[in-house]
Amino acid sequence: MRGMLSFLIMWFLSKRPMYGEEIALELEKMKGNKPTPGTIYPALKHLQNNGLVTSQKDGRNIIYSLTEKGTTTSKKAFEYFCNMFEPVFKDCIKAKNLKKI
Amino acid sequence: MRGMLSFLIMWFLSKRPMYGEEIALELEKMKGNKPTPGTIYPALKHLQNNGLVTSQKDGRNIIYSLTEKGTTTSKKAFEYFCNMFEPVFKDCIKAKNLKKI
DNA sequence: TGGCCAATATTGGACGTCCGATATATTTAA
DNA sequence: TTAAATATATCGGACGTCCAATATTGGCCA
Repeated sequence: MRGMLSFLIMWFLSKRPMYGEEIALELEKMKGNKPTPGTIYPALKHLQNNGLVTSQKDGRNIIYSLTEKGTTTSKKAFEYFCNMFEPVFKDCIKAKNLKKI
Repeated sequence: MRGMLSFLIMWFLSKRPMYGEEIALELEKMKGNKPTPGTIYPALKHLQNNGLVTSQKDGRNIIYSLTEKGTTTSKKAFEYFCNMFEPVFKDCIKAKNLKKI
């Protein structure tokens, strides 16, 4: 369960490269509150140190994207996540269907 | 994202009361590895200290169950979890459907 | 050019997760 | 009645998440 933030960041980056603020805003959309720089940048740094993410300057922004290693790792983590939380997901779907009735 | 273990424990207990080892075995089924006592019991203690869980001796075992407060808290956490991870869940479903083809 | 602002980054501290090691109680089996 | 097995529990240390505060960089505009 540790590493959920890193997992989500990699999931975002698997969709498209993003710069730090974009990632923070995506997390805000998801969670309802925006992580502070002290949350997001250490996580990005950690991912870079492990060779999962690279960065590239673009004007004022620094665009982060998955490396090859990051892509395969993120796929594995995604599958693991799906399998692990499947029973909870099913419960979510059940709860939503009941609401619709 | 912090508190995922506590969330899962409360989700289990919302299904039925369980003793510590049962919880550990449920987590093993989910995650593939069984958390050690040093993981599970501090978490249970923490939930008890916050009045979310009560315990009750039953022979050799100690059965944990949600309090009233624990039940409402767990429901809220469950809804939060469902909403937060909905986009990821949808991706999971998509990935599984593609595999079936 | 100077000042503003958005984005990036670091620090320090708190907290929850996690394991390995160790300890203890109780129940079952030899 | 011991011995083994099961379940509970604590301790120490490492790690990842999180925020508030602070600092720095680079682009933009008055």
